[in-house]
Amino acid sequence: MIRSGPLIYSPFRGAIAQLEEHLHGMQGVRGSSPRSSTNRDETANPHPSPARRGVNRLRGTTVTETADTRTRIERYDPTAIEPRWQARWAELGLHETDLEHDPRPNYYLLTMYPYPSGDLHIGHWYIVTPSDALARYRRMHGYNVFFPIGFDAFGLPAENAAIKNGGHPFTWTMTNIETMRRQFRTMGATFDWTKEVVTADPSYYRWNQWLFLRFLEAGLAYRATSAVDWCPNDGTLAREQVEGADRRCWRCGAPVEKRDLAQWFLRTTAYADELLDFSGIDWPEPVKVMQTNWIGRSEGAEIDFEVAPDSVQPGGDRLRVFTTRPDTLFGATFMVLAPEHPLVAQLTHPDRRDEVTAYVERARRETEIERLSTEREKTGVAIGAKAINPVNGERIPIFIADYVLSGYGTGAIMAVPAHDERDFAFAMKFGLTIRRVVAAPGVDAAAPMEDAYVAHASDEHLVNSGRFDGLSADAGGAAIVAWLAETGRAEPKVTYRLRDWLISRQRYWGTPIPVIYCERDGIVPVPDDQLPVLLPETVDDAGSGDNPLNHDEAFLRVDCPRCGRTARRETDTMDTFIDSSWYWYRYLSPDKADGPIDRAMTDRWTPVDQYTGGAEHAVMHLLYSRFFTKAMADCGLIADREPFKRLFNQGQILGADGERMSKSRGNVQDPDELVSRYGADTVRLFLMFMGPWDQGGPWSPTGIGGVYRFLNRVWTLVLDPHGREPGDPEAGMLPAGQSPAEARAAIRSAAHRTLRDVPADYEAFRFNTMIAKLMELANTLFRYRGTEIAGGDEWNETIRLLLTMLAPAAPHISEELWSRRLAEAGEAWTSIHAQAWPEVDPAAVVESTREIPVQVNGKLRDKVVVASDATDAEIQAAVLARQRIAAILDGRTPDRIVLAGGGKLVNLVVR
RNA sequence: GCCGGAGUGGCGGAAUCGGCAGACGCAGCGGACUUAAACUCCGCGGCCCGCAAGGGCAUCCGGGUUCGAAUCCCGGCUCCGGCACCA
Repeated sequence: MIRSGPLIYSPFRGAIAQLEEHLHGMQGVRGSSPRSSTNRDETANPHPSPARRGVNRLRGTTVTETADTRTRIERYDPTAIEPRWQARWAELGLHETDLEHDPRPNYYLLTMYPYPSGDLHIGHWYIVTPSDALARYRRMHGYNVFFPIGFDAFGLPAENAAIKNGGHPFTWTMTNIETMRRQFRTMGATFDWTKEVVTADPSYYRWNQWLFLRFLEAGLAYRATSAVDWCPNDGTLAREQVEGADRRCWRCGAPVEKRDLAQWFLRTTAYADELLDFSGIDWPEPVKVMQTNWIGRSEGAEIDFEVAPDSVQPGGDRLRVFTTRPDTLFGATFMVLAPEHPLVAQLTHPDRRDEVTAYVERARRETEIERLSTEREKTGVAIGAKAINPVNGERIPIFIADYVLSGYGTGAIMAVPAHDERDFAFAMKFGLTIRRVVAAPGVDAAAPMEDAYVAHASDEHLVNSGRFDGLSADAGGAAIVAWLAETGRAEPKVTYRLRDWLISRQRYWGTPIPVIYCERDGIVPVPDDQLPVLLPETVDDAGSGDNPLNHDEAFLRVDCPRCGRTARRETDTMDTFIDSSWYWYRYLSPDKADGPIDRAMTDRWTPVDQYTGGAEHAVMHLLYSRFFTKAMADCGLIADREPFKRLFNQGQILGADGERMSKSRGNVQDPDELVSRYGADTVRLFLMFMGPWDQGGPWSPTGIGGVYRFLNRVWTLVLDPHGREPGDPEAGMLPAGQSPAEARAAIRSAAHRTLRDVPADYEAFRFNTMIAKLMELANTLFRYRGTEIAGGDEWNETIRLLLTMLAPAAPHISEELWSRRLAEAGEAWTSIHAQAWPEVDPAAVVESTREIPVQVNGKLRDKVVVASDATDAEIQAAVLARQRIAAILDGRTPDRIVLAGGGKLVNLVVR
């Protein structure tokens, strides 16, 4: 915490006591107590040791004397400067946003809140400090910026650490949070800590429960039996904790199995179509593509096949399939049901029963990796019944096979081996009929096929399809569906890959799902006035891997809110992605005790203007958040239907080995050493300078010295403009041929051209090129150090612009140098971070001449200097007057003279 | 396999409405300062030939469009991320 106040290392009991107070309008686990700071430092002068004296004494000194300059001017010492300014900013409450009364336009800047793993590594700096630069940049542009932070405090690591070390997840988590608050402070980040949110705090998670109950009322939450991912060592896993193509546990690497459990779901699929609509939000294209693919909308048709009557089956049962290729219906030569299909038992012929049962059992037991491997040979068994193909009346065999998934479409398919690779492989293995029904021009409809023909080109046509022969595939498919629809045997249908969100977790350290199971009343929601359902203080893990809530009688036993009889609580907790699906709304009113959000605040501040975070959350957090926003809107809680107007995905800093940073890999980079050696400003700047922010990359501190040198040069320029370097033979002299007036115009022009270009870089998150431009400006200025124009009006203006532009990225040194200049000028101190962004002087950026590159046949051969307002004819004349050009032309006349881009370049085309 | 993104000096990376390739920085080399070293400062710096002036070759590879291509088009290769029998 930046604010003073007691640090919280509370044991769990303390937090419960605090919760009691909190619910009565007091305070939560958030550390500050009370929020408004009292012990402010009354120091008027923010910089105790200005270097004014030294600077003045150096004015007008000789070269020989300045040989000592390097040792005489005060050194740039970030470790002395940075904590002082951090404390000062905190004292002044510079970053506490007035959410209600500030007249300036609002700007909500959000960065994904961290998991409190206990240590800020360089990756956290990479995520946070550029966002902070952006926050500061926006403030200088007159916005009332809200830049909050909090902690994603529920989750497995805390629980596992507690099991391993015998502590409590709460203690582990809160200790880590306290450490991280302290570490965050060293970045100089301008978070508004007074709005901090900690999701493991009952004052937060009670509203998870409240929202869940609203969703339940709205039919957006429901309970169903489903197969969940199960790791033999670690128990249940969230979907995102199952990694890679081979479906392994993220912690132990064991193959993940499925287990059938009664689970709670949120109806994300209800919003499938709306989630595909990204109009009105400015998000990176790759994220939109990933979400679109994840939702996986498929247009097609559902078609009913009747079960054929035989000695066992009465016939007439309908098997419904989903297909995207109704045009291939005449080629459907068998059917396949998922092993879990509900009609399997009923349709299986007694002679086949043993084999079918064995196959179903085996499919149940198999790990998902085995079952879903596309490499594996197709397996399946015939169930001994037949179905009737509705278009041609053929009796076709019915199989079960695990390549058909029960959770997608209807869990049954019509198999068209001629035009589907999977069906083709299955037909080859079981010797089934393969009939071509779609052919490209010139293809023999009767020829045997060696591979499935799956292309879907515009010039193909139907064959072997009765009266539909000759139609194009698209028209034929539509015609077949329309024909069957007349008798109710088919209908157009859209199917999605997206599933409903399974939120139940068999874990202790999460939000208890607020329902009660009563023998008489069934599922009974916990009444609002009995929220929150608190986690019990004592945890008895015993390393069983089972959820300890299952063994906590005090937690389990509860009176049914309806009938009063003894009932049983739900022991599953919520997926922690619930916590992160609405936290930015809570930031706006973190203490609100009578509801999750303050509608007046959300109306004023959301959607979030700019969200930044990693692309790894593309189809999890970012999709859930969109769902939550829409669901909350439909419950009448907020007006938004999208949470984040603009999204930027920063890249990820990898370990030096190119792998993801993690404690287990031992490749975590600790920024503390770099900070103590170079200062936070240098580390901030270096992370921004490394490359494009969305790129990330392996960590290497090589080159940080260059950024440090740059800041030192800025330091020198401000404190010692008249100093001369003995190593520079031209020190103190203007560039050859340049008058003082020209020199003054040159630095001013450089400053204003930089000022013209830098904002576009900030706006587009191109911090690397932004810093390069500031370096160029500093280099330009350095060339004039010690000359007669140093320290003049233009010089001072340039320094002012340089510091202002640098302030968002390197806030401490900018503030320090700014304050020293004010002190030297005898002016009252105001923070550089409260300055208005300067205006470009258009007159300063125009130049009287320009240099035009000259090509001959596309090769650069010469350059010519012309007046900047020269006409095309004048440019052409100047080019042809050049001796070098004449020599290259060697008497030839150019066939064509291209004056490109309004005279940006000249190209002479000859022969 | 499908879907996205990217390939530029020794290194990180600039330049993408087609118009001076290599900004800025690192490493390197030369010099100044210093008793010396470090720090700092100045300069050089894609590759090849040449004492130089200059010339040739260069943005993953091969074609194409254009006065002109890192940039646009076609075909390939490599790397990174996502998905994983979704009918």
